[in-house]
Amino acid sequence: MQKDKYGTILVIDDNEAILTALRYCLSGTFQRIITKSSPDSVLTILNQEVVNLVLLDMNFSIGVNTGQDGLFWLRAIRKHHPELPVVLITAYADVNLAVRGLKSGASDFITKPWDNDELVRKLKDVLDAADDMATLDEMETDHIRRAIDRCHGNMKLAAEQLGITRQTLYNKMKKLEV
Amino acid sequence: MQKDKYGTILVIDDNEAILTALRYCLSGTFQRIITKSSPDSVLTILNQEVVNLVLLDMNFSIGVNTGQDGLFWLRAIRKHHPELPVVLITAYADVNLAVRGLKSGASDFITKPWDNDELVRKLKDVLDAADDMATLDEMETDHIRRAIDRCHGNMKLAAEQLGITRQTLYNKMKKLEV
DNA sequence: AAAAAAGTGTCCATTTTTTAGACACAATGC
DNA sequence: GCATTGTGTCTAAAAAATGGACACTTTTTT
Repeated sequence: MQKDKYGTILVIDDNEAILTALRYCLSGTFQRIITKSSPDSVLTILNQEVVNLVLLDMNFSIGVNTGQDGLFWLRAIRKHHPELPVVLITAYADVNLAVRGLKSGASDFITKPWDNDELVRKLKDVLDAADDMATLDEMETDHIRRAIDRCHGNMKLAAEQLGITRQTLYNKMKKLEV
Repeated sequence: MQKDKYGTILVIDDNEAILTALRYCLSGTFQRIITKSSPDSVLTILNQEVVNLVLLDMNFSIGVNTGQDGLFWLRAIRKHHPELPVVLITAYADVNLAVRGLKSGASDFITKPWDNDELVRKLKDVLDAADDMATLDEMETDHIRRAIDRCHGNMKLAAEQLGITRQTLYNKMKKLEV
């Protein structure tokens, strides 16, 4: 199911022209667009405003384009708001950087120049995915299944690693039909 | 803490020379190395053997290098063994492909030609990370925190989405010190 | 600004789940 | 072949979850 409007997006890029272009490109999709040319105040903003998605450029130090800045701020954001999706965007496309970004918790990785339609589609996908909030039981089932798999069927070990008794593990497996 | 030996690795690549090179490169790190030149039988193998890590090439159709084959098999493996780490490796480095691979559940994305030391280090990292099995309570705490964050503090909504009563949510928050 | 709606924090008694410990009986390892 | 480790099931006691209630506060609507 697609939504009409996708809430508030925070866009951070040190290039004003790009901020303008993004604002225009995203205006049809988001109810509210906050743009920032520096990531310094991002944590303050996130504590003051209700933001649903962050679109974060990766390079803010002139002449440096390793993406370290972006990774730093990505991690800072995700540390304080683990559920807030962050999409990275950079002109210096690099497989290694993309891998590190995603492993650090980014929801997607966009390269400049971007295609407007594709960008909007990706952002929508991210927000649609973020909406699926699994129930505690579903989460539990999943985790239990993984634990048993990881222990190659050794129930005692699995229960130990899960921090519950073996009997409780049997109970849950019956109840959750694992 | 580092382990001495890292169990069994399954390596899948259609180039025999690469398999030989990888076998040599990984022999010091893994107790057992299974090599396959085709991914067709991978699910059968995984049901028969205890495998701790899969290193999967992304292109198996001659002349086609979109990585679709790799993504297909990655998804097949992860569908049946969600806890088994899969590392992708490809000669056709492409940011988009890396993103899709990681979003499909790959643990890392290596480009050919690879650096032996770096490859071994990355594979070790993946296995060390896979070893951290969170306890059920830790998992729960995490999920609860996220739910509350996502509901911007609305406890009733958070409890609903978690599939528990509001009182139980309060209980858990007290017990888990959320 | 008043009324309606939604959310909060805390209580209760009842039902359900988890726990530690025990048991006889497979597997597995050396 | 014996020792260790794991399995599945059973208790009784402790702990947690449930639906429902309550007076109160905040938010939304009109």
